[in-house]
Amino acid sequence: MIQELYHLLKHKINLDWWWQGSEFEISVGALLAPQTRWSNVEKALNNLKKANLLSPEKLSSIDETTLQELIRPCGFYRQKAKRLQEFSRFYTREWNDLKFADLDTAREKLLQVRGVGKETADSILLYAMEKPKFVVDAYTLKILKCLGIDGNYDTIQALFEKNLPSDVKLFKHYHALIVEFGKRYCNKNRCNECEILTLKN
DNA sequence: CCCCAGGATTGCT
DNA sequence: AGCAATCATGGG
Repeated sequence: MIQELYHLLKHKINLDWWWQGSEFEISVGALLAPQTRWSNVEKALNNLKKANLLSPEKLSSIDETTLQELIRPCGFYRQKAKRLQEFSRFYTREWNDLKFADLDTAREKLLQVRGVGKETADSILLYAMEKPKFVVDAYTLKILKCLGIDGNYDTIQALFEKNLPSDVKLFKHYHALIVEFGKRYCNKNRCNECEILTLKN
């Protein structure tokens, strides 16, 4: 079922983009992304790039109000400014050790940073650190619910990881496909395409 | 004008 | 343990 969904989406969706940049840049994107459109995250990232501030050293030392203004277009800019600075200090302190730590330890460390919840932590693990952790998001839960499988973040994540080979590239591609599919076809109120998915099984 | 986006935290029950 | 309120800008 999990495998079949992958091949179904792979046929239906073609991706033109997905998370690129340095490890730090990808992490910053993950911290800015919650509950905001990616186009707005890009505006914030571009502001930081143009100001030449997209490094852990500069972000941790920059004035908080200045940082707020730069990332304003992505929303929640007050909390996100604080989170970026705390994460930047965390990054300088622990990133290198984290890359050699085992996956569960690295995840625990990331979750201790304020503003880093499960999805953000797993996004950083998978896309920035290239560790085999499957990222679950709202669309994942919604699509599986349409297919008759109800669950929360942890149970659904376990389901994917149990039914897939532990392959970073596959995890990245699958999650990206889910998000692209969700953006197009899953809304709060209606979910027309999920009927098509069920028919195929 | 209304709804919501690639969530996380806090506080209440 | 699960639920609601809160955060805030920009797009459809």
